[in-house]
Amino acid sequence: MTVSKTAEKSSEKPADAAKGRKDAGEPQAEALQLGELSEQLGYVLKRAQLKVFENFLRCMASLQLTPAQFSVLLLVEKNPGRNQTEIASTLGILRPNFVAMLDNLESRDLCARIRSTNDRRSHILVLTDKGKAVLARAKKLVATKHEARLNDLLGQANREALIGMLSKIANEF
Amino acid sequence: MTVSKTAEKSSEKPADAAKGRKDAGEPQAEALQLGELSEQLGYVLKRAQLKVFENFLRCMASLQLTPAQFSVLLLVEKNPGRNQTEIASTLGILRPNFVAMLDNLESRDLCARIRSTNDRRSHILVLTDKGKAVLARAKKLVATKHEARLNDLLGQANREALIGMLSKIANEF
DNA sequence: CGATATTTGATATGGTCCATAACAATTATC
DNA sequence: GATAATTGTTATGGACCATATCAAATATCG
Repeated sequence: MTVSKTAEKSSEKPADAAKGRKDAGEPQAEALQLGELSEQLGYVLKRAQLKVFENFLRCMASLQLTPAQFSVLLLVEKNPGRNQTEIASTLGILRPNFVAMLDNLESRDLCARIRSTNDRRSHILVLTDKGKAVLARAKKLVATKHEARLNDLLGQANREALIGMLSKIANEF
Repeated sequence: MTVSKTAEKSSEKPADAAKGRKDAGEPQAEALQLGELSEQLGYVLKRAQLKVFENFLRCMASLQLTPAQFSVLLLVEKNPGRNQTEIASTLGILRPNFVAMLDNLESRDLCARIRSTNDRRSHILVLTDKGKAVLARAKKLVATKHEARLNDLLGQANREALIGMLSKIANEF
């Protein structure tokens, strides 16, 4: 747990608190022992998640999409005509916090709120043409720059196994 | 991404936004399609991480230890005599944010800051006797209630493979 | 029908965590 | 011995999360 987020600038680079050298000249305090920490599920899970998000943001820099925004666009595309409550709750976002998020996407003309004719309380969500185009580009970036990197690192089979196990944890733990 | 934290109370239970029934009587809008989202590494990683932390907190309720606090105690035990900067940076915690965390642990008499005689700027960190005792109990709880659950869910071999892959991501991604 | 309850989107607000700047005390460097 | 660097700390702002509350619209039920 307890790892930084951005890591774009100085931050802290956990694993090598005492620089990444092997045995340079200066005395230099030796590295700390992680011990049982490196076997702790939560610890390594959090670390991995931060790294993945960080990489995601880098890949998406040109489109300025966060993981959360990307997930909203994906879900709206797959389920057009749903209202805010449905989209938000499916993603585990609380309705109050979803408002500002939609304000952002809508101000960038990526999606739109449409007053429902059936139930004039609710806002139907749809992707704009620009939203569809941006999402298409985002998908390509994710596939070629982000997910592909996992394959390089773990191999196709392991990558699928990993996703499967994480899904199981997310759903059944 | 974008999933809640506590999940103790109402929150949002992502997967079943429309309740967990199969096909009850009422019309009831059908569930949303996750689509490609369920294959997104970041999405499933974040989901899993939240679930694991949530479970960790439940297991530790009697000791009132968060994942971050647990990691600090583990690291201080394994590396006694180190100062705040060393412990914090190894965990990826920024020094300013580590102060309040230590204030908490110290006020509960779990660890202590000792002014170093070599360098009177730095505070050497050590576990108190109570801290050692609490950490020992915490380890048992984690092993029997937390990590054991992963074995039940994935099996020993898969659990180890998972930790290995996550470590690889955390270190090499 | 009409009173009451529920739902939807929204606002306000507080908590937690993360990040940066700046400071005093101490130590290192030159 | 003057200057720079380090350590712990404070102050502060941002991002994200959670709760209470509201008005408008709808549902429910007597």
